[in-house]
Amino acid sequence: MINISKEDYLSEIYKNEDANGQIKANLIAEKLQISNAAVTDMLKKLKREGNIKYEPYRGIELTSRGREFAQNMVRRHRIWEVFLHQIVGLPWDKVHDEAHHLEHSGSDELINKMEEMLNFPAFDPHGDPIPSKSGMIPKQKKNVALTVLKQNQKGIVIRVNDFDSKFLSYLSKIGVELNKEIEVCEVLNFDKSLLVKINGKEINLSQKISANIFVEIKK
Amino acid sequence: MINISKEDYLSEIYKNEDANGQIKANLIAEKLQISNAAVTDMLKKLKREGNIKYEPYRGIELTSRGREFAQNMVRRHRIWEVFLHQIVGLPWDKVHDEAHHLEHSGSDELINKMEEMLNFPAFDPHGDPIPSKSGMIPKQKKNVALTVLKQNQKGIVIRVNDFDSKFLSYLSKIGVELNKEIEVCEVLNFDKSLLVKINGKEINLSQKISANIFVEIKK
DNA sequence: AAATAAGTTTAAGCTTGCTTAAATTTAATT
DNA sequence: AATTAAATTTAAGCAAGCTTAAACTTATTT
Repeated sequence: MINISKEDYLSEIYKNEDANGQIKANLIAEKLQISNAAVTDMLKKLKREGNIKYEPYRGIELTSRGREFAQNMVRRHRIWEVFLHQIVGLPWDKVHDEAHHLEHSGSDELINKMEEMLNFPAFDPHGDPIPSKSGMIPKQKKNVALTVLKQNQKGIVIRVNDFDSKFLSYLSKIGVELNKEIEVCEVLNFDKSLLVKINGKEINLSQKISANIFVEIKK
Repeated sequence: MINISKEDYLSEIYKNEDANGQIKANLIAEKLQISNAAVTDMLKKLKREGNIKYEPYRGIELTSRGREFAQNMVRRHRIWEVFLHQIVGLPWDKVHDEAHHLEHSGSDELINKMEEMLNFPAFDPHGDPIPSKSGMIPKQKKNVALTVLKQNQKGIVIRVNDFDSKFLSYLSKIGVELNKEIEVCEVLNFDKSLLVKINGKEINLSQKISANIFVEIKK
């Protein structure tokens, strides 16, 4: 019934739905790197099976059944991430890709056992919340992209986007990690890049980099 | 090129080849629970890709390339088993099924890291040898099926077959585990069952059970 | 050696998940 | 409101991995 492919569709919908819980077919296609036509095909199947609400040319949204399923996939992914990071000792920038494969294998019982072993972590190594077995989602601290900060403001890293391992390994290299303090020394209007201080060292971050780092603004 | 399906075919061939390194197509079909016709199809592909030697109606055998690949799959499976058992604390009878799914995910680097963490185990929780990264296979102690023992002989459990989780959980329940001593008290000719002593307790084992337990005969 | 049985392959067809190209619908712009 | 652009769907087709049924080879038995 549900297979790897559908698991990917459903979690991608879940992760990319907008504020109203809606998502465009195009976006799914882009995220999954497949054609729009393939997405249309699959949407019909997902609808038929009661996982999404969907009318041709109209918006797409998860049913409660689909949401529950997708959320469990995200949960599985993130528990694998924490496990690989903390228990196996895999570096920050490697866990996402490994977890992306592992999330489709291993029973829910295994996931629960790992979660218990990890003492029920609330966030994964990139700061994303881990839904509980019962479907509760830990509340994150209020945070904004680093680009939002003005000169001389300081922030604590709450979350980073995890879709590119090169990006993550670069962050590791320059010392960015969760809960680390970053101070914005200067905003360069020329290219919107930032001169920031991390671990006492000044570094220039491109706009693209800083847009993917989320911090709690320090008063 | 290689996918889950082919991974299953190759490791099944590897695990079931006979003394001459040959295997029958029928046996593959039976082990994978698919039709003979499907096997023929796949054999052609595996041949085309240089993983097996195969001529229609003739025997099937792994090429060195196919063997290397298959052996690595077995390695992956068994390292997952040890890991799940020792690190995650999964019981004996659960690790095989979980590992069967996990063996297809996770990079070789992850497997190597887990192996290192486990201090390079030589055998999996059922006593099967774990091929090393370089392809060496640990030598097992000489062993025979429990059915081979005569009255009053004792054996040390070296290996058990792992294809049925019910069988394994039954073994756990009656106290059979690796390195455990089993004494044959009586051989019942009526049904070839054995009356054995484990942990000081006498238990009757059917022929089918004892044929799947392998022991080193104690002098 | 012929007949039978066992094992294997071929043939035809199905489903899944994808593709490209064309058609259609909806949204945005003038 | 008509036109254009963007998004989506339909249509036709492909590869993979399976199915059943029929045909064929090889091995075994008489």
